[in-house]
Amino acid sequence: MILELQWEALLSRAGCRITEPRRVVMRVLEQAQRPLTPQEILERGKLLHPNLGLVTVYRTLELFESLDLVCLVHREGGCHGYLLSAPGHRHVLMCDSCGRAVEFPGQDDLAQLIDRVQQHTGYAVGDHLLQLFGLCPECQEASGSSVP
Amino acid sequence: MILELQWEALLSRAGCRITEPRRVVMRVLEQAQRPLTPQEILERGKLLHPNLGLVTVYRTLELFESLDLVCLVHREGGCHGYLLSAPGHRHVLMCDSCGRAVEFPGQDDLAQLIDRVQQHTGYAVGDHLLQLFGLCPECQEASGSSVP
DNA sequence: ATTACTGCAAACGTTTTGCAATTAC
DNA sequence: GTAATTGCAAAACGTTTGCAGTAAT
Repeated sequence: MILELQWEALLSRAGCRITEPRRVVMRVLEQAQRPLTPQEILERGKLLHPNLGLVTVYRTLELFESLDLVCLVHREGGCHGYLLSAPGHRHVLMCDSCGRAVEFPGQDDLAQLIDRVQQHTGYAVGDHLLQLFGLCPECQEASGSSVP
Repeated sequence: MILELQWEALLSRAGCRITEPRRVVMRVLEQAQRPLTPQEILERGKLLHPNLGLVTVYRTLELFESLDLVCLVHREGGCHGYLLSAPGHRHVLMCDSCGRAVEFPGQDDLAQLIDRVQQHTGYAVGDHLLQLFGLCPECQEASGSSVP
């Protein structure tokens, strides 16, 4: 609820309009809780708003990303998806099995590592990209009982 | 030199042939020392081997990646490139200004962080993707003297 | 001589652009 | 009423596939 108000206020403040397609994309991302490709967002969005267009999905994601409402998740394979993101929490932990993703802070631990790397390499580290992959609690149970 | 012998031996052992296009792609990556897109590799490679084809670049990169000779570097923007990689060292530190990239190990520091995240979330973390971005020593000097 | 490899052309999927109609403000 | 936004069609882009010719072993 709080989130719903927040993003609408953010858009308004940025001089953007609250439209049905934007509401639909936001609702799809809220319900998914895992990274979705623009195609996937379109498919799910069409169920709520049948004449939603793919171009609008792309433009909405671009807008949401510029407002930090959404973040891009990378995989080794190169495929990537968009995930709803609480601002400030920039690291993603994603389940390899069901795709569910959660975010975690972890600034402090990383600061240590970054310090060490800076000393060893002479680089001045600014930004970083950290994403973890594994099994969520539900999928651990599932694989534990069905595939022992 | 040692690297040169190493990759040729690796290919032979895998039942692959040492061909001119593959030598060219390897030389281009060696000389670049920063992530290059397939297009960029083609352009530079054509200078050494004019009738090099883009398809061959893709297939060569696919092969090199499967042998861990090369790794894929992601950027927030979504663009990505291929970087020559010493096997085992899986983390990339790339200069925002000149693009030069180095690799660093950092397994221990990360293990601590991963432990903490596992306890907090209940996820069983397997793989991870960590990439740092900043300024290399040369670009720090350059920006320090020209743009104070 | 055998068979992996190359390069072209063409297919393919994803992302971007131009524009007239629509809709939020 | 005004201006941002939408959705379509089409263009642009990056990547993959099929296949006949070439080259490494």
